[in-house]
Amino acid sequence: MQNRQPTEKSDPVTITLTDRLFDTLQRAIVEGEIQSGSKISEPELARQHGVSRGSLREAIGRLEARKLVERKPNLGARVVTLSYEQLIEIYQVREALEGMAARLAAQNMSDREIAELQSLLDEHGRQIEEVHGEAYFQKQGDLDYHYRIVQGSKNRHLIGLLCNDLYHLLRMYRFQFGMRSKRSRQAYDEHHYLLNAIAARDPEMAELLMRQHIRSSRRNVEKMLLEN
Amino acid sequence: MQNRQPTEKSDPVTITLTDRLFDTLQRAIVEGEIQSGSKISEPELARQHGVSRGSLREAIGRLEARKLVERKPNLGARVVTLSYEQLIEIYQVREALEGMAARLAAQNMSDREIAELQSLLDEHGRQIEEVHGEAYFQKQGDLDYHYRIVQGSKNRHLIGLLCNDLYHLLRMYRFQFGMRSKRSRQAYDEHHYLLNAIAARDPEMAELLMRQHIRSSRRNVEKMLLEN
DNA sequence: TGAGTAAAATGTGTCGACACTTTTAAAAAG
DNA sequence: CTTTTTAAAAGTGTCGACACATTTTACTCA
Repeated sequence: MQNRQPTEKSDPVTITLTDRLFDTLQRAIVEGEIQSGSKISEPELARQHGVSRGSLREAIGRLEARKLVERKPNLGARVVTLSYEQLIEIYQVREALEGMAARLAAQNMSDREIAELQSLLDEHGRQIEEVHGEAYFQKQGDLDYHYRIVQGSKNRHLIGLLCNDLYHLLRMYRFQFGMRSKRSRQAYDEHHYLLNAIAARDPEMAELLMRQHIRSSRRNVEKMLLEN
Repeated sequence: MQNRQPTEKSDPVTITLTDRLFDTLQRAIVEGEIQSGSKISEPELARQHGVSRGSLREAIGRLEARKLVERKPNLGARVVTLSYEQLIEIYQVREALEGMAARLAAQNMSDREIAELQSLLDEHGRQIEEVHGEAYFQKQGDLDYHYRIVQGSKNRHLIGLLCNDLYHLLRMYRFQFGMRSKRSRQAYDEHHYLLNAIAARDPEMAELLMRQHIRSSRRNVEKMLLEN
Protein backbone atom coordinates (compact mmCIF):
# COMPACT_ATOMS: atom_id res chain seq x y z
CA MET A 1 0.00 0.00 0.00
CA GLN A 2 1.50 3.28 -1.08
CA ASN A 3 1.54 6.65 0.50
CA ARG A 4 -1.44 8.68 -0.43
CA GLN A 5 -2.84 11.93 0.82
CA PRO A 6 -2.24 12.77 4.45
CA THR A 7 -4.61 11.10 6.84
CA GLU A 8 -7.16 13.89 6.57
CA LYS A 9 -10.39 13.33 4.75
CA SER A 10 -9.37 14.89 1.48
CA ASP A 11 -12.37 16.63 0.02
CA PRO A 12 -11.75 16.79 -3.70
CA VAL A 13 -10.30 20.26 -4.00
CA THR A 14 -12.17 21.24 -7.10
CA ILE A 15 -11.23 24.60 -8.46
CA THR A 16 -14.08 26.21 -10.24
CA LEU A 17 -13.78 28.61 -13.10
CA THR A 18 -15.04 31.42 -10.93
CA ASP A 19 -12.33 30.65 -8.38
CA ARG A 20 -9.56 31.02 -10.90
CA LEU A 21 -11.08 34.13 -12.34
CA PHE A 22 -11.42 35.63 -8.90
CA ASP A 23 -7.77 34.98 -8.12
CA THR A 24 -6.65 36.43 -11.42
CA LEU A 25 -8.72 39.55 -11.07
CA GLN A 26 -7.73 40.05 -7.48
CA ARG A 27 -4.08 39.92 -8.39
CA ALA A 28 -4.61 42.27 -11.30
CA ILE A 29 -6.39 44.77 -9.10
CA VAL A 30 -3.96 44.55 -6.21
CA GLU A 31 -0.99 45.05 -8.48
CA GLY A 32 -2.63 47.92 -10.29
CA GLU A 33 -2.87 46.15 -13.62
CA ILE A 34 -6.50 47.09 -13.61
CA GLN A 35 -6.36 50.69 -12.61
CA SER A 36 -7.77 51.79 -9.30
CA GLY A 37 -10.98 53.71 -9.81
CA SER A 38 -11.56 52.40 -13.30
CA LYS A 39 -14.86 51.03 -14.45
CA ILE A 40 -15.24 47.36 -15.16
CA SER A 41 -17.09 46.38 -18.31
CA GLU A 42 -18.55 42.94 -17.88
CA PRO A 43 -18.78 42.01 -21.55
CA GLU A 44 -15.25 43.13 -22.22
CA LEU A 45 -13.63 41.45 -19.24
CA ALA A 46 -15.59 38.30 -19.88
CA ARG A 47 -14.35 38.19 -23.45
CA GLN A 48 -10.77 38.91 -22.43
CA HIS A 49 -10.75 35.98 -20.06
CA GLY A 50 -12.82 33.73 -22.25
CA VAL A 51 -15.61 33.12 -19.79
CA SER A 52 -19.29 33.86 -19.65
CA ARG A 53 -20.65 36.93 -17.96
CA GLY A 54 -22.30 34.79 -15.33
CA SER A 55 -19.03 33.44 -14.03
CA LEU A 56 -17.44 36.85 -14.19
CA ARG A 57 -20.29 38.28 -12.22
CA GLU A 58 -19.79 35.85 -9.38
CA ALA A 59 -16.11 36.68 -9.29
CA ILE A 60 -16.91 40.37 -9.15
CA GLY A 61 -19.29 39.66 -6.31
CA ARG A 62 -16.48 38.18 -4.29
CA LEU A 63 -14.21 41.08 -5.08
CA GLU A 64 -16.94 43.34 -3.82
CA ALA A 65 -17.13 41.41 -0.57
CA ARG A 66 -13.42 42.06 -0.12
CA LYS A 67 -13.95 45.72 -0.84
CA LEU A 68 -11.71 45.69 -3.86
CA VAL A 69 -14.54 46.81 -6.12
CA GLU A 70 -17.71 48.78 -5.56
CA ARG A 71 -20.89 48.11 -7.37
CA LYS A 72 -24.00 50.13 -8.05
CA PRO A 73 -27.16 48.70 -9.54
CA ASN A 74 -27.41 49.27 -13.27
CA LEU A 75 -24.23 51.33 -13.25
CA GLY A 76 -21.75 48.53 -12.93
CA ALA A 77 -18.63 47.92 -10.91
CA ARG A 78 -15.58 50.09 -10.35
CA VAL A 79 -12.27 49.25 -8.77
CA VAL A 80 -12.07 51.01 -5.43
CA THR A 81 -10.42 54.38 -5.30
CA LEU A 82 -7.54 54.48 -2.89
CA SER A 83 -7.41 57.36 -0.49
CA TYR A 84 -5.33 58.54 2.38
CA GLU A 85 -8.34 58.57 4.69
CA GLN A 86 -9.25 55.00 3.88
CA LEU A 87 -5.71 53.85 4.50
CA ILE A 88 -5.79 55.37 7.95
CA GLU A 89 -9.07 53.62 8.61
CA ILE A 90 -7.52 50.33 7.66
CA TYR A 91 -4.67 50.86 10.06
CA GLN A 92 -7.12 51.56 12.84
CA VAL A 93 -8.95 48.34 12.14
CA ARG A 94 -5.70 46.46 11.96
CA GLU A 95 -4.56 47.90 15.27
CA ALA A 96 -7.69 46.57 16.91
CA LEU A 97 -7.78 43.18 15.24
CA GLU A 98 -4.11 42.35 15.21
CA GLY A 99 -3.79 43.55 18.77
CA MET A 100 -6.38 40.98 19.71
CA ALA A 101 -4.66 38.42 17.51
CA ALA A 102 -1.40 38.94 19.37
CA ARG A 103 -3.18 38.59 22.68
CA LEU A 104 -4.73 35.32 21.62
CA ALA A 105 -1.52 34.12 20.00
CA ALA A 106 0.21 34.47 23.36
CA GLN A 107 -2.36 32.06 24.71
CA ASN A 108 -2.83 29.70 21.82
CA MET A 109 0.29 29.41 19.69
CA SER A 110 2.07 26.12 20.09
CA ASP A 111 5.66 26.06 21.27
CA ARG A 112 6.58 24.69 17.90
CA GLU A 113 4.95 27.58 16.06
CA ILE A 114 6.72 30.03 18.28
CA ALA A 115 10.05 28.38 17.58
CA GLU A 116 9.42 28.48 13.85
CA LEU A 117 8.53 32.13 13.98
CA GLN A 118 11.72 32.68 15.93
CA SER A 119 13.78 31.23 13.08
CA LEU A 120 11.86 33.21 10.50
CA LEU A 121 12.72 36.30 12.45
CA ASP A 122 16.40 35.33 12.64
CA GLU A 123 16.32 34.96 8.89
CA HIS A 124 14.93 38.47 8.60
CA GLY A 125 17.66 39.74 10.86
CA ARG A 126 20.31 38.31 8.57
CA GLN A 127 18.72 39.85 5.50
CA ILE A 128 18.66 43.24 7.11
CA GLU A 129 22.35 42.99 7.95
CA GLU A 130 23.12 42.07 4.36
CA VAL A 131 21.22 44.70 2.51
CA HIS A 132 21.49 47.30 5.25
CA GLY A 133 17.78 47.60 5.94
CA GLU A 134 16.56 47.54 2.40
CA ALA A 135 13.24 46.88 0.80
CA TYR A 136 12.64 43.15 0.90
CA PHE A 137 11.97 42.91 4.55
CA GLN A 138 9.10 45.27 4.89
CA LYS A 139 7.53 44.06 1.71
CA GLN A 140 7.18 40.33 2.21
CA GLY A 141 8.83 39.55 5.51
CA ASP A 142 6.65 41.88 7.48
CA LEU A 143 3.52 40.41 5.94
CA ASP A 144 4.71 36.88 6.64
CA TYR A 145 5.38 37.67 10.25
CA HIS A 146 2.02 39.29 10.84
CA TYR A 147 0.32 36.49 8.96
CA ARG A 148 1.76 33.91 11.34
CA ILE A 149 0.76 35.77 14.44
CA VAL A 150 -2.76 36.02 13.15
CA GLN A 151 -2.83 32.32 12.39
CA GLY A 152 -1.52 31.72 15.88
CA SER A 153 -4.60 33.29 17.38
CA LYS A 154 -6.57 30.20 16.28
CA ASN A 155 -9.61 32.39 15.99
CA ARG A 156 -11.08 31.59 12.60
CA HIS A 157 -13.11 34.76 12.42
CA LEU A 158 -10.10 36.88 13.15
CA ILE A 159 -8.06 34.92 10.65
CA GLY A 160 -10.69 35.31 7.99
CA LEU A 161 -11.08 39.01 8.54
CA LEU A 162 -7.38 39.76 8.50
CA CYS A 163 -6.01 37.24 6.03
CA ASN A 164 -8.83 37.30 3.54
CA ASP A 165 -10.57 40.65 3.73
CA LEU A 166 -7.99 43.18 4.85
CA TYR A 167 -4.80 41.55 3.68
CA HIS A 168 -5.31 42.11 -0.01
CA LEU A 169 -6.58 45.62 0.36
CA LEU A 170 -3.49 46.45 2.34
CA ARG A 171 -1.29 44.84 -0.26
CA MET A 172 -3.01 46.98 -2.85
CA TYR A 173 -2.01 50.11 -0.99
CA ARG A 174 1.54 48.90 -0.55
CA PHE A 175 1.80 48.24 -4.25
CA GLN A 176 0.26 51.40 -5.52
CA PHE A 177 1.38 53.92 -2.98
CA GLY A 178 4.91 52.59 -3.20
CA MET A 179 5.08 52.06 0.54
CA ARG A 180 8.59 50.86 1.17
CA SER A 181 9.46 51.50 4.76
CA LYS A 182 12.69 53.09 5.88
CA ARG A 183 12.28 51.72 9.34
CA SER A 184 12.79 48.04 8.75
CA ARG A 185 15.43 47.89 11.45
CA GLN A 186 13.04 49.30 14.00
CA ALA A 187 10.18 47.12 12.79
CA TYR A 188 12.46 44.13 13.13
CA ASP A 189 13.20 45.02 16.72
CA GLU A 190 9.55 45.49 17.48
CA HIS A 191 8.81 42.10 15.99
CA HIS A 192 11.35 40.68 18.38
CA TYR A 193 9.93 42.26 21.50
CA LEU A 194 6.49 41.09 20.54
CA LEU A 195 7.59 37.55 19.95
CA ASN A 196 9.30 37.55 23.33
CA ALA A 197 6.03 38.54 24.97
CA ILE A 198 4.27 35.74 23.15
CA ALA A 199 6.93 33.24 24.12
CA ALA A 200 6.55 34.42 27.71
CA ARG A 201 2.79 33.79 27.33
CA ASP A 202 1.96 37.35 28.30
CA PRO A 203 -1.22 38.26 26.42
CA GLU A 204 -1.54 41.75 27.85
CA MET A 205 1.95 42.72 26.83
CA ALA A 206 1.63 41.02 23.45
CA GLU A 207 -1.44 43.05 22.60
CA LEU A 208 0.16 46.25 23.80
CA LEU A 209 3.29 45.71 21.73
CA MET A 210 1.39 44.77 18.62
CA ARG A 211 -0.75 47.84 18.85
CA GLN A 212 2.26 50.04 19.33
CA HIS A 213 3.96 48.38 16.42
CA ILE A 214 1.05 49.01 14.10
CA ARG A 215 0.65 52.53 15.35
CA SER A 216 4.22 53.45 14.58
CA SER A 217 3.87 51.75 11.26
CA ARG A 218 0.90 53.99 10.62
CA ARG A 219 2.75 57.10 11.68
CA ASN A 220 5.50 56.17 9.32
CA VAL A 221 3.01 55.93 6.50
CA GLU A 222 1.46 59.24 7.43
CA LYS A 223 4.82 60.94 7.31
CA MET A 224 5.71 59.31 4.04
CA LEU A 225 2.50 60.37 2.37
CA LEU A 226 2.67 63.91 3.58
CA GLU A 227 6.13 64.30 2.08
CA ASN A 228 4.66 63.36 -1.22
CA MET B 1 -40.64 75.30 -6.42
CA GLN B 2 -41.58 72.43 -4.18
CA ASN B 3 -39.65 70.45 -1.69
CA ARG B 4 -37.94 67.53 -3.25
CA GLN B 5 -35.41 65.08 -2.00
CA PRO B 6 -32.89 66.40 0.49
CA THR B 7 -30.09 68.32 -1.12
CA GLU B 8 -28.02 65.20 -1.67
CA LYS B 9 -27.44 63.88 -5.14
CA SER B 10 -30.10 61.21 -5.10
CA ASP B 11 -28.83 58.25 -7.06
CA PRO B 12 -31.88 56.31 -8.16
CA VAL B 13 -32.05 53.72 -5.42
CA THR B 14 -32.85 50.78 -7.59
CA ILE B 15 -33.51 47.61 -5.71
CA THR B 16 -32.55 44.61 -7.68
CA LEU B 17 -34.17 41.21 -7.46
CA THR B 18 -31.04 39.79 -5.92
CA ASP B 19 -31.11 42.49 -3.26
CA ARG B 20 -34.60 41.60 -2.16
CA LEU B 21 -33.85 37.92 -2.25
CA PHE B 22 -30.73 38.45 -0.19
CA ASP B 23 -32.65 40.36 2.47
CA THR B 24 -35.37 37.74 2.59
CA LEU B 25 -32.97 34.86 2.90
CA GLN B 26 -30.85 36.64 5.46
CA ARG B 27 -33.87 37.23 7.64
CA ALA B 28 -35.01 33.65 7.23
CA ILE B 29 -31.62 32.32 8.21
CA VAL B 30 -31.11 34.68 11.13
CA GLU B 31 -34.51 33.88 12.56
CA GLY B 32 -34.03 30.17 12.09
CA GLU B 33 -36.76 29.77 9.53
CA ILE B 34 -34.20 28.04 7.40
CA GLN B 35 -32.61 25.71 9.85
CA SER B 36 -29.02 26.20 10.84
CA GLY B 37 -26.83 23.52 9.31
CA SER B 38 -29.36 22.58 6.65
CA LYS B 39 -28.46 22.19 3.03
CA ILE B 40 -29.71 24.67 0.50
CA SER B 41 -31.10 23.30 -2.73
CA GLU B 42 -30.77 25.91 -5.42
CA PRO B 43 -33.55 24.64 -7.70
CA GLU B 44 -35.99 24.32 -4.83
CA LEU B 45 -35.28 27.69 -3.23
CA ALA B 46 -35.35 29.37 -6.62
CA ARG B 47 -38.76 27.87 -7.33
CA GLN B 48 -40.11 28.80 -3.90
CA HIS B 49 -39.17 32.42 -4.41
CA GLY B 50 -40.04 32.52 -8.05
CA VAL B 51 -36.65 33.58 -9.33
CA SER B 52 -34.04 32.05 -11.55
CA ARG B 53 -31.13 30.11 -10.17
CA GLY B 54 -28.73 32.78 -11.35
CA SER B 55 -30.21 35.44 -9.12
CA LEU B 56 -30.44 33.05 -6.22
CA ARG B 57 -26.81 32.17 -6.69
CA GLU B 58 -25.72 35.76 -6.37
CA ALA B 59 -27.77 36.14 -3.22
CA ILE B 60 -26.16 33.03 -1.76
CA GLY B 61 -22.78 34.45 -2.63
CA ARG B 62 -23.49 37.48 -0.50
CA LEU B 63 -24.73 35.34 2.34
CA GLU B 64 -21.49 33.45 2.11
CA ALA B 65 -19.51 36.68 2.37
CA ARG B 66 -21.35 37.38 5.62
CA LYS B 67 -20.57 33.92 6.83
CA LEU B 68 -24.19 32.94 7.12
CA VAL B 69 -23.74 30.09 4.70
CA GLU B 70 -20.80 27.93 3.68
CA ARG B 71 -20.28 26.68 0.21
CA LYS B 72 -18.25 23.86 -1.25
CA PRO B 73 -17.73 23.39 -4.97
CA ASN B 74 -20.12 20.86 -6.47
CA LEU B 75 -21.54 20.09 -3.07
CA GLY B 76 -23.64 23.18 -2.61
CA ALA B 77 -24.32 25.55 0.21
CA ARG B 78 -25.29 24.92 3.82
CA VAL B 79 -26.46 27.32 6.46
CA VAL B 80 -23.69 27.73 9.02
CA THR B 81 -23.74 25.52 12.05
CA LEU B 82 -23.77 27.49 15.25
CA SER B 83 -21.34 26.47 17.91
CA TYR B 84 -20.27 27.60 21.31
CA GLU B 85 -16.68 27.99 20.14
CA GLN B 86 -17.64 30.19 17.24
CA LEU B 87 -19.74 32.39 19.47
CA ILE B 88 -16.78 32.97 21.75
CA GLU B 89 -14.67 33.84 18.74
CA ILE B 90 -17.23 36.40 17.68
CA TYR B 91 -17.15 38.00 21.09
CA GLN B 92 -13.39 38.26 20.90
CA VAL B 93 -13.60 39.99 17.57
CA ARG B 94 -16.29 42.29 18.85
CA GLU B 95 -14.23 43.19 21.87
CA ALA B 96 -11.40 44.29 19.63
CA LEU B 97 -13.47 46.11 17.04
CA GLU B 98 -16.04 47.74 19.25
CA GLY B 99 -13.34 48.75 21.66
CA MET B 100 -11.70 50.62 18.84
CA ALA B 101 -15.08 51.97 17.77
CA ALA B 102 -15.66 53.42 21.22
CA ARG B 103 -12.22 54.98 21.21
CA LEU B 104 -12.88 56.63 17.87
CA ALA B 105 -16.41 57.60 18.86
CA ALA B 106 -14.98 59.55 21.78
CA GLN B 107 -13.02 61.54 19.23
CA ASN B 108 -15.45 61.76 16.36
CA MET B 109 -19.04 61.71 17.55
CA SER B 110 -20.76 65.06 17.27
CA ASP B 111 -22.20 66.69 20.37
CA ARG B 112 -25.58 66.25 18.83
CA GLU B 113 -25.14 62.51 18.35
CA ILE B 114 -23.98 62.18 21.92
CA ALA B 115 -27.02 64.03 23.16
CA GLU B 116 -29.33 61.80 21.12
CA LEU B 117 -27.68 58.70 22.46
CA GLN B 118 -28.15 60.12 25.91
CA SER B 119 -31.90 60.36 25.40
CA LEU B 120 -32.03 56.89 23.92
CA LEU B 121 -30.34 55.65 27.05
CA ASP B 122 -32.78 57.52 29.29
CA GLU B 123 -35.56 55.81 27.37
CA HIS B 124 -33.98 52.46 28.10
CA GLY B 125 -33.71 53.37 31.73
CA ARG B 126 -37.43 54.02 31.89
CA GLN B 127 -38.23 50.73 30.21
CA ILE B 128 -36.14 48.85 32.69
CA GLU B 129 -37.95 50.49 35.60
CA GLU B 130 -41.28 49.52 34.11
CA VAL B 131 -40.71 45.90 33.33
CA HIS B 132 -38.18 45.34 36.10
CA GLY B 133 -35.27 44.46 33.87
CA GLU B 134 -37.09 42.34 31.39
CA ALA B 135 -36.32 41.13 27.92
CA TYR B 136 -36.85 44.03 25.55
CA PHE B 137 -33.83 45.97 26.53
CA GLN B 138 -31.15 43.48 25.82
CA LYS B 139 -32.82 42.34 22.68
CA GLN B 140 -33.20 45.51 20.67
CA GLY B 141 -32.04 48.34 22.89
CA ASP B 142 -28.63 46.90 23.40
CA LEU B 143 -28.13 46.44 19.69
CA ASP B 144 -29.33 49.98 18.99
CA TYR B 145 -26.93 51.41 21.47
CA HIS B 146 -23.94 49.52 20.14
CA TYR B 147 -24.97 50.35 16.62
CA ARG B 148 -24.84 54.05 17.32
CA ILE B 149 -21.45 53.93 18.95
CA VAL B 150 -20.09 52.10 15.96
CA GLN B 151 -21.59 54.66 13.61
CA GLY B 152 -20.05 57.34 15.78
CA SER B 153 -16.58 56.05 15.02
CA LYS B 154 -16.96 57.44 11.48
CA ASN B 155 -14.65 54.70 10.32
CA ARG B 156 -16.40 53.15 7.33
CA HIS B 157 -14.40 49.97 7.47
CA LEU B 158 -15.20 49.44 11.08
CA ILE B 159 -18.82 50.24 10.45
CA GLY B 160 -18.98 47.82 7.57
CA LEU B 161 -17.36 45.00 9.48
CA LEU B 162 -19.53 45.39 12.55
CA CYS B 163 -22.86 46.50 11.13
CA ASN B 164 -22.87 44.36 8.02
CA ASP B 165 -20.76 41.31 8.62
CA LEU B 166 -20.88 40.55 12.32
CA TYR B 167 -24.19 42.10 13.29
CA HIS B 168 -26.40 39.56 11.57
CA LEU B 169 -24.38 36.59 12.67
CA LEU B 170 -24.68 37.80 16.23
CA ARG B 171 -28.41 38.31 15.85
CA MET B 172 -28.63 34.76 14.59
CA TYR B 173 -27.07 33.49 17.79
CA ARG B 174 -29.33 35.65 19.92
CA PHE B 175 -32.35 34.29 18.14
CA GLN B 176 -31.45 30.67 18.13
CA PHE B 177 -29.65 30.27 21.41
CA GLY B 178 -32.41 32.15 23.17
CA MET B 179 -29.96 34.62 24.63
CA ARG B 180 -32.04 36.86 26.81
CA SER B 181 -29.83 38.47 29.38
CA LYS B 182 -30.64 38.66 33.04
CA ARG B 183 -28.24 41.47 33.52
CA SER B 184 -29.97 44.26 31.66
CA ARG B 185 -29.72 46.51 34.69
CA GLN B 186 -25.98 46.09 34.82
CA ALA B 187 -25.62 46.44 31.07
CA TYR B 188 -27.60 49.63 31.28
CA ASP B 189 -25.24 51.01 33.88
CA GLU B 190 -22.23 50.06 31.80
CA HIS B 191 -23.75 51.80 28.83
CA HIS B 192 -24.00 54.89 30.95
CA TYR B 193 -20.42 54.89 32.14
CA LEU B 194 -19.25 54.41 28.60
CA LEU B 195 -21.33 57.25 27.26
CA ASN B 196 -19.95 59.48 29.98
CA ALA B 197 -16.43 58.69 28.86
CA ILE B 198 -17.39 59.50 25.30
CA ALA B 199 -19.02 62.75 26.34
CA ALA B 200 -15.84 63.60 28.25
CA ARG B 201 -13.92 62.89 25.04
CA ASP B 202 -11.74 60.34 26.76
CA PRO B 203 -10.82 57.75 24.09
CA GLU B 204 -8.66 55.61 26.34
CA MET B 205 -11.38 55.23 28.93
CA ALA B 206 -14.05 54.71 26.32
CA GLU B 207 -12.20 51.80 24.80
CA LEU B 208 -11.49 50.29 28.18
CA LEU B 209 -15.12 50.47 29.25
CA MET B 210 -16.43 49.07 26.01
CA ARG B 211 -14.07 46.15 26.18
CA GLN B 212 -15.04 45.43 29.74
CA HIS B 213 -18.68 45.68 28.81
CA ILE B 214 -18.35 43.17 26.02
CA ARG B 215 -16.24 40.88 28.15
CA SER B 216 -18.82 40.69 30.89
CA SER B 217 -21.46 40.22 28.28
CA ARG B 218 -19.45 37.27 27.02
CA ARG B 219 -19.03 35.83 30.50
CA ASN B 220 -22.74 36.06 30.96
CA VAL B 221 -23.26 34.09 27.78
CA GLU B 222 -20.73 31.50 28.83
CA LYS B 223 -22.50 30.98 32.11
CA MET B 224 -25.87 30.80 30.43
CA LEU B 225 -24.76 28.21 27.93
CA LEU B 226 -23.05 26.04 30.50
CA GLU B 227 -26.23 25.87 32.54
CA ASN B 228 -27.97 24.47 29.53
C1' DT C 1 -23.17 77.34 -32.25
C1' DG C 2 -25.47 75.34 -28.54
C1' DA C 3 -29.19 73.40 -25.77
C1' DG C 4 -32.46 69.99 -26.08
C1' DT C 5 -34.34 65.67 -28.00
C1' DA C 6 -34.48 61.30 -30.39
C1' DA C 7 -32.32 57.21 -31.62
C1' DA C 8 -28.69 54.01 -31.70
C1' DA C 9 -25.29 51.48 -29.00
C1' DT C 10 -23.61 49.65 -25.05
C1' DG C 11 -24.21 47.59 -20.51
C1' DT C 12 -26.60 45.35 -16.60
C1' DG C 13 -30.24 42.23 -14.57
C1' DT C 14 -32.54 38.08 -15.19
C1' DC C 15 -33.69 33.90 -17.28
C1' DG C 16 -33.69 29.03 -19.23
C1' DA C 17 -30.78 25.35 -21.11
C1' DC C 18 -26.99 22.04 -21.19
C1' DA C 19 -22.79 19.55 -19.48
C1' DC C 20 -20.65 17.44 -15.90
C1' DT C 21 -20.70 15.86 -10.65
C1' DT C 22 -22.60 14.01 -6.79
C1' DT C 23 -26.17 11.52 -4.59
C1' DT C 24 -29.70 8.22 -4.50
C1' DA C 25 -31.91 4.03 -6.02
C1' DA C 26 -31.85 -0.31 -8.13
C1' DA C 27 -29.62 -4.41 -9.65
C1' DA C 28 -25.95 -7.82 -9.39
C1' DA C 29 -22.51 -10.44 -7.06
C1' DG C 30 -20.70 -12.53 -3.02
C1' DC D 1 -28.71 -10.48 3.68
C1' DT D 2 -24.57 -7.59 3.01
C1' DT D 3 -21.52 -5.57 -0.18
C1' DT D 4 -20.36 -4.03 -4.77
C1' DT D 5 -21.73 -2.37 -9.32
C1' DT D 6 -24.67 0.09 -12.28
C1' DA D 7 -28.21 3.17 -13.64
C1' DA D 8 -31.26 6.92 -12.70
C1' DA D 9 -32.21 11.23 -10.41
C1' DA D 10 -31.04 15.46 -8.61
C1' DG D 11 -27.79 19.24 -8.12
C1' DT D 12 -24.13 22.45 -9.40
C1' DG D 13 -21.15 25.07 -12.82
C1' DT D 14 -21.25 27.45 -16.99
C1' DC D 15 -23.17 29.40 -20.95
C1' DG D 16 -25.88 32.29 -24.38
C1' DA D 17 -30.08 35.05 -25.02
C1' DC D 18 -33.37 38.64 -24.08
C1' DA D 19 -35.49 42.68 -21.55
C1' DC D 20 -34.78 46.85 -19.57
C1' DA D 21 -31.58 50.84 -18.05
C1' DT D 22 -27.94 53.88 -19.04
C1' DT D 23 -24.79 56.15 -21.97
C1' DT D 24 -23.43 57.87 -26.28
C1' DT D 25 -24.26 59.64 -30.76
C1' DA D 26 -26.89 62.02 -34.24
C1' DC D 27 -30.11 65.22 -35.24
C1' DT D 28 -33.45 69.15 -34.66
C1' DC D 29 -34.65 73.68 -33.64
C1' DA D 30 -33.75 77.98 -31.78
